[in-house]
Amino acid sequence: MSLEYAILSTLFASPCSGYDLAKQFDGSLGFFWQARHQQIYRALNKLETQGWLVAETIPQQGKPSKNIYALTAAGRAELQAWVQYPCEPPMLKNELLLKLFAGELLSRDCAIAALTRHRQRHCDRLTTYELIAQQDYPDVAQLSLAERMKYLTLRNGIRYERDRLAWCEEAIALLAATPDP
Amino acid sequence: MSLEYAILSTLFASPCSGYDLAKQFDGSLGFFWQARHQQIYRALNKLETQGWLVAETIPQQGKPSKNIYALTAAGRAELQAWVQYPCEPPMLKNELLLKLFAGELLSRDCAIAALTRHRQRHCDRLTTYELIAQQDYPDVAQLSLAERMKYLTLRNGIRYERDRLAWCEEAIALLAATPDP
DNA sequence: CGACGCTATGCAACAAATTGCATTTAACTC
DNA sequence: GAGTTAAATGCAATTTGTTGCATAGCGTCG
Repeated sequence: MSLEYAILSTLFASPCSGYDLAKQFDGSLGFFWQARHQQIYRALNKLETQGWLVAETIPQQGKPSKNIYALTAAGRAELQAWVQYPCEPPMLKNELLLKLFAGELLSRDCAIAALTRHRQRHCDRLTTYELIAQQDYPDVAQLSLAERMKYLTLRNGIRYERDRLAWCEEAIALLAATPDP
Repeated sequence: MSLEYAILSTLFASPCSGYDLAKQFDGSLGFFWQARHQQIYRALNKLETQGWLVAETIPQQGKPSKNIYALTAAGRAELQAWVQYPCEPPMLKNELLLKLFAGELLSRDCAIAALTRHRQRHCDRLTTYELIAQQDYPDVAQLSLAERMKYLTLRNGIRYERDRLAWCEEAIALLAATPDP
């Protein structure tokens, strides 16, 4: 369900094509919701059939013509209802934890190598997020309510990556400090 | 794919039935990988066809007979290869963040109510995890390597929930402190 | 006694997501 | 001149996950 609403909410901000949407999902939207273009085009068709958005076909020279989608009143109402509807925090699915849980089959070196890789990924993501925070939100006190909400999604990412980073380091230290049996 | 390996790894620890596996997924395994019984039985059939595990049917009086599954040598080898194979940290999918990102459509009260709910959920989970830590891992220094790896999955959960909790509180505070426009 | 929960399995339908492939034309690079 | 990237769309097949249902006997609680 959420994919549909992610699309509606992006189109609410400004009407655009499936291709543009895909780029949004590659960018900041993708930090907390991912989708590839195949999924997006399929969802757009469904949403159009439901009457929550309308398409306007714009012919272009050279390139294939594009469909610009915009919310209808019904779509807007639907989105409005959805944002207010209570939701639950998601459950995690984490492959690395699954591997650590297997325990007996994993060597110390192998585990530390995997943790180091993860550490690096989180570090990279954190750098990205912090750069965005610096550029887009230099002064939090000046932000409007809606802007603060958007800022909080970024804060979420920053906290999350920092915490993952710290866990990786804690984990590496704990495994490294294990006395040889 | 990971579901299959989660099953293999549980069966590696000790052979059991589909029903028992489902209970594992309801318990601590479920903290980082979820599956319901329908999915588990489907996967078990697939894994048996692939020759990674064998079933032994045990008739029981009163209850339906159960199939006890155990790893084959091939299954064990497969699992061993998998734990060593590098993996990436998962991407988040978070509905609440999607709603905050919609921003303009969400009222302050509504956002704070949602955040408060989330705060409560994370608080509950944290309590559960900390209880398990206390009971099952009273003395970390005494743990073997494999035990430490399992312990780290719990530490991951504890850190995670604490951090989510802190974010919720930070978010509530930031929204509450927004001056009326 | 009847309702419910537990043990134990599984099918069928559906929804969500991934993977692979395919088209068209311009612009750029090697 | 050949190959790649980018814009722009989409189908088909498969995998993964959810929802709903069905069976069947035993124990327990009110």
